[in-house]
Amino acid sequence: MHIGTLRTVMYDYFLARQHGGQFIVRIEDTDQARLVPDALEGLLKTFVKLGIDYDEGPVLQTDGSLVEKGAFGPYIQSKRLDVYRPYVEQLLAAGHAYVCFCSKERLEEMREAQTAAKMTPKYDRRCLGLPADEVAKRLAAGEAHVVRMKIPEGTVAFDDAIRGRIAFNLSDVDDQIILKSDGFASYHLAVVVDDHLMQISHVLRGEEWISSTPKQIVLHDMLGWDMPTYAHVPLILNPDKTKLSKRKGDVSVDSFLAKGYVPEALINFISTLGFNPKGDQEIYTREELVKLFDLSKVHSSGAVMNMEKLDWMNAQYLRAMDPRALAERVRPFLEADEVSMDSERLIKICTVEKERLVRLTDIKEKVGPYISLAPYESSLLVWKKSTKEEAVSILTNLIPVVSVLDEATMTSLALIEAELREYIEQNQLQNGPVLWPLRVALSGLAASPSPFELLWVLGREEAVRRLETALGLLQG
RNA sequence: GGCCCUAUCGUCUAACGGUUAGGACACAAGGUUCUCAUCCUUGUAACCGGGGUUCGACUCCCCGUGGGGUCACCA
Repeated sequence: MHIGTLRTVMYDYFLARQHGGQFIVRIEDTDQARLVPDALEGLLKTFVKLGIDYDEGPVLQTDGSLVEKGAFGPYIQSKRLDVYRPYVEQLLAAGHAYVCFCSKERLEEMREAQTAAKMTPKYDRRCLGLPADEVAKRLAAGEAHVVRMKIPEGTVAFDDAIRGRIAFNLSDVDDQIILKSDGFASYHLAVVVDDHLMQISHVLRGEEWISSTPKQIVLHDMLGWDMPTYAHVPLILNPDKTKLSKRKGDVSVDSFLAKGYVPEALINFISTLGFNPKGDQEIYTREELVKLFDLSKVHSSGAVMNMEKLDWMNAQYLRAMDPRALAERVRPFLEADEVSMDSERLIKICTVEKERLVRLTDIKEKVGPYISLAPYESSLLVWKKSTKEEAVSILTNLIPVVSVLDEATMTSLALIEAELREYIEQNQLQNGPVLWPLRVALSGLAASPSPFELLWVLGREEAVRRLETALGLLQG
């Protein structure tokens, strides 16, 4: 699923949930040449990963099989060929469509000539005037053909729920193919038929579809059907303002999830790109968005994806998360790196490190120092305003203090901190000269959580070991 | 090129005729602090141009200009 598709999906979802309507997943796979193996499964899995439920459409079972729910199926267009055929016949019989035998080569040449002549490429209707008996004969002979809709003269217009009225002159519209030579309906016919049959009230889609809307309006007219409400959402842009594309970075929802963005943040971020419910609020729950969503407030101009802001938002969500829940989210990323860790310890690490995480994947580098102490320079142990001698003396005195911290104290971050601060006070010491070497001894790092937190996570025995290591290093 | 969409800080946005043009990200400077992160304070930074309409335009209209989309037996 493309990140832009996710936004459209969320808007569909918000709208449907807000109005008590049905949110439908329909698979538009009428191009056999572009079928990607397992694409459908991947798409449906993404819905599951994001926790987006829909009311009708194909559902992936845990055993990998596909089941459809809803009364208007099948919801996969490649399974609906028989549904479309009668409408093609109807359009043909009414003179709203015609059979075309032109080869792809001829069409290609025609287009090149038109382009060279600075004309807008458009089918020249060579097959429109073909006598009925000739058409019948060639059809009977099994000649390859397509069916085109005969675009009438005049103008059409529709009221876009986001942009207002948009009008087109039909002289600019091509005689669109509605039935391809392989017998599959084209997208244009399929959506019009399906939207009608499936009783679709609202169609939200990307802005790039605006220019194909007149074809669908004409089709609705020809079939005598009412149009659904169309809303064309703005494009999501690359930093250079062009349509967000795969070529300029990975844009699939799955890749964002794999990078450690959580669904809540991704949805919050993408939903408020081109849509702003309140103006000054940044973080919205899904429930809030369902309540506040308003199609008329969706922007009509494209928006660049601000990745720094996504990072910030993701960090906000991670920070707000319960450490226990965070630990569960983070675990798969550790397991992918074959790092195993007991739950209790991981929860503690999440507690002390979560404000340093931007993405879930950041846990990988955070966990290391707790598992094993990396080598470090002894000079690191000396606080900037202190001396090596003082560090030695502080650590020497600290070891027995840490060694006798009792079990009850060790279970509580607050108690550990209170105990150590009391020690500093009673011995009339300063924070810096004590806490710095303690912290470096425990982490081996110039930057890390506080010594109290490290102590809490590491436990007394490991802490004492590391203090002794530090002392050994200094006395080296 | 034709057609269509579009235009507020670098980016995402608020404003729906009257504001010192607000917020967020990013950036910068302080503060808190044993370090980092968090957190707090402050700062730099925008109405594309020109005409109208109006007592008054970021807001409405028109024309430019810029940007984008689309012109397939792809969706």
